[in-house]
Amino acid sequence: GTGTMSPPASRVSPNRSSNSSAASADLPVVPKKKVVDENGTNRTNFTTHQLTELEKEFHTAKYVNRTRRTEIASNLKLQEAQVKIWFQNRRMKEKKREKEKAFLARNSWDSN
Amino acid sequence: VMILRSRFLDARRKRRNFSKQATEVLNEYFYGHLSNPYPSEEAKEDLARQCNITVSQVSNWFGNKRIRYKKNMAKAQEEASLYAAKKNAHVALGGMTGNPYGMLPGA
DNA sequence: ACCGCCGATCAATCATAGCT
DNA sequence: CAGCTATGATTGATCGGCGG
Repeated sequence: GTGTMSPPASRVSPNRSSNSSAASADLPVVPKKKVVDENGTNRTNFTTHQLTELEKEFHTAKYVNRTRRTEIASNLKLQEAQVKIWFQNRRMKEKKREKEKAFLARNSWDSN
Repeated sequence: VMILRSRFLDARRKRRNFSKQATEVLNEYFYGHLSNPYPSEEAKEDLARQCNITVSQVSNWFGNKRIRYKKNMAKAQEEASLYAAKKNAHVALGGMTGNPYGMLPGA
């Protein structure tokens, strides 16, 4: 058999099937994330400076206007899209931590 | 280079492998839902409780597992069979085996 | 029709844990 | 102890859906 692992149910379509049987071969591989081209290296490595500045901005404001975004991108020599994505990921990161704390707290209740 | 890196590296430094039992629970879920190894938020919370780890850790585990499963499908498939068989035996016998499968024989 | 955001995930990588 | 592999965590970027 070959791998299966269809994409997340939430991403493929409202179609959810409780397939619990073990390895059953099917699904001809989905287009998944594209690795762009060339060497397959599309992940930018931000410099320490860029990250420092970005975080500084984040502390000032969790959200950036299109104008501010343009400025930041220009100053840090990044694409506006990258700045946009960075802020998005940053917000998610923060939210994730809060959620985790809440869950841990809730877990404590059960124990006590 | 190393010096520059150490400044923004955090939790990644001290990491502890999950207990065998936790890994067992996660693997059972993964291979038990191989066709769609994407636990819902609720399932993740449940798994997290059972494994005594955080929801994020459950997400990390599944993310890593999915990717690595695909990268080594040949090998991972053995695991799939292993767990599939285990599951069947489990259901058939209706009892725990307490089998100490540690890491795969790699064979 | 377009854009930004959210939530989840991917994919590559880092750094360490743990076995050989 | 050194070397190598297994594994948990991080993160820039993508996908699909939603709302303005």
